[in-house]
Amino acid sequence: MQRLNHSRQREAIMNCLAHRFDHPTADMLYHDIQKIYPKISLGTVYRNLNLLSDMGMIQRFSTGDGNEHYDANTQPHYHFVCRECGAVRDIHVEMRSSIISEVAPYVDGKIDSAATFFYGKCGSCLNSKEIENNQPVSE
Amino acid sequence: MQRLNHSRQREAIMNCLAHRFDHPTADMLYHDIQKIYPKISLGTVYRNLNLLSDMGMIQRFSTGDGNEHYDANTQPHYHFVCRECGAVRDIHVEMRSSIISEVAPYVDGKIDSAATFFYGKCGSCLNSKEIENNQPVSE
DNA sequence: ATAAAATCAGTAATAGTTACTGATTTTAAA
DNA sequence: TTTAAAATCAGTAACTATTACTGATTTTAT
Repeated sequence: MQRLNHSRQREAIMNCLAHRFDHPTADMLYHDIQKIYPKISLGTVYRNLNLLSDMGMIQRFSTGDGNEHYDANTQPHYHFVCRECGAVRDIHVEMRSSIISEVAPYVDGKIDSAATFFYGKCGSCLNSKEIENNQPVSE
Repeated sequence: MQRLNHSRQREAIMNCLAHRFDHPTADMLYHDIQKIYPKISLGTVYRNLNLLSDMGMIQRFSTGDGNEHYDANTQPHYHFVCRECGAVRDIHVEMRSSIISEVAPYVDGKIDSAATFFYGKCGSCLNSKEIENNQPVSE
């Protein structure tokens, strides 16, 4: 691996990500960082997000919507994904950390991490559906 | 939703998927099915895989390698993903089925499924690394 | 200060997936 | 068993997320 210099852009990316908890995509972060560095390139955002996740400074994962999502919280934790609006939220509950050692005997190989995703419909989507159903439908 | 006609191609896709346990991508299945239907289109494979997973006949998931993977086994079960070679394997162990009800109280919304992935290095990748290290390195 | 290495913005290329089109297959009813 | 509407197909173009490339700029170590 090559030497890692400091870069204002990478710092801004890290900073932006650390202050949001919606597990944004590269493109979402790109729009955010443009407010600080209007000339930043999307490629720069991708390159640095990959660098940071390779170094273990951030987490990268995909929820099945076709995009990579990023999270500054590297502590293992559960995620809830709304199938309707695509939102990704942290679940604030203790993870069963023993799961890896419990499952390890059944795997031909060495496990070094685990990720659990819960899928469903988030509160606000449930709510807007309810409203929709109580409203008279035009046409 | 529209009416669903029978189609030889869809049947072949379903059949192919049901007989392999490596959680193939659309492209992998495409090459498989070409042996039976040499003129089948990749678009047809994608369209039918999406149809089947929308109907709940198969499972679709992404492991973080940028591709969607498919599985004819719709029973919830753990997956192990090798970070080195990308292989996806079933883990043959009883799943903690209570996990959804355990976590539900901490989620603003309704959970209807959960997926857990274990990441690491598979047996054969561990093995080939070992061999590599015991071999004199040229240049 | 300076020079090598890292990083950048901008852009082109890649790859997975979806959408479109006119031809073919399937279904249900005559 | 015809027949016509709907579904599906193959082939191809379009779309989108991501990566790779390039010459200019920034960072670092001397």
